[in-house]
Amino acid sequence: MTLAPARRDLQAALQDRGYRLTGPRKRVAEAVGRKQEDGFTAESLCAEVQDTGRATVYRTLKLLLEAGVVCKLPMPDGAPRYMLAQLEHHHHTVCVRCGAVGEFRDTTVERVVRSMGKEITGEIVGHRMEFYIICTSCKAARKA
Amino acid sequence: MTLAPARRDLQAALQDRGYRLTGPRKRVAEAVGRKQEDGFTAESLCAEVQDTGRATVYRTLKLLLEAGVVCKLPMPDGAPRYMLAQLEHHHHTVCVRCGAVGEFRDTTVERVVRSMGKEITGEIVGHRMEFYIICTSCKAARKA
DNA sequence: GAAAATATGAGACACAATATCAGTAAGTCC
DNA sequence: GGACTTACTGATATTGTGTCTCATATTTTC
Ligand SMILES: [Zn+2]
Ligand SMILES: [Zn+2]
Ligand SMILES: [Zn+2]
Ligand SMILES: [Zn+2]
Repeated sequence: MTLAPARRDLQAALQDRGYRLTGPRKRVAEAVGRKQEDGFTAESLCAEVQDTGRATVYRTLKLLLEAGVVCKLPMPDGAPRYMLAQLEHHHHTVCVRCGAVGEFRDTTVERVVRSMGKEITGEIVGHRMEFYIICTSCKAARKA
Repeated sequence: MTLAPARRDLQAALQDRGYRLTGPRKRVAEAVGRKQEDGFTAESLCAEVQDTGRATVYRTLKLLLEAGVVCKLPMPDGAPRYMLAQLEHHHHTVCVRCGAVGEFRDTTVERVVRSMGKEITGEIVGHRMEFYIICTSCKAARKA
């Protein structure tokens, strides 16, 4: 196993859930695996993966999302960005200019979640927290 | 001023920002004001406000959003929900079944934001935190 | 009231994403 | 391998949310 633990085998993730490991799915998974650092949009993925229908790309992306190996970030404006998940449970920073995505874990956030659980009427089934930022390279580019 | 402090005058909010207070905008603002408790979708608002074009409803909604008197919540699946803002700065709970929206304030969340500001490279321009819940009425309905 | 600025709305458009469904490819059992 | 069952694929149509256009209408200012 030469792969870093954070970069799980996307293909295996599909197989483990009882999905067939087909050619198109392999191609999508490979393309996602290549985008390790940056986030990407579903459409950019469609453009990148050759010989594969748009519907299949979207469907595979959804499977990977369910399997927890990619994350989906709603953007305040425009298409959501996807990203290969690196950490088990985490939250995100997104640059509102270039879409670069970062992950972080913060125990304080999870503490908030637990304490809110007592105050909120109803059952908490999920939570999300995002920081919208202007990343350093975008900031530098803006000055020029 | 018989209005509750949390329920700001939507019309005044538009006027304060230098926008003309026109008939269509009044109608949209009124309709939004009526939806105090629940969230709503942009399309449902279009259907509700008579004698007003869809484009104008969307435009007015955007103005109210900029003015900070309504909030927009991306849903994990489907159309974003809008809601009349009650608190100055706040976060949301959303029922994933019926879409009911609640607001809450938590100083801990804001403390997280400040502490993350030091750790994150780049300028934080916004943040969001949401709890996805199954509300008590949906839970009760499910048992039946 | 005339002129300038702004707002409106019908309809076209853009875009993301899903639904349809005939055709194809995997897995299964013999 | 061959017959069968089940799952997957992808071209296309459709939906849904939101924006753009631009001719017309309304406000505001003078
Ligand atoms: Zn992530
Ligand atoms: Zn968390
Ligand atoms: Zn709100
Ligand atoms: Zn509910």
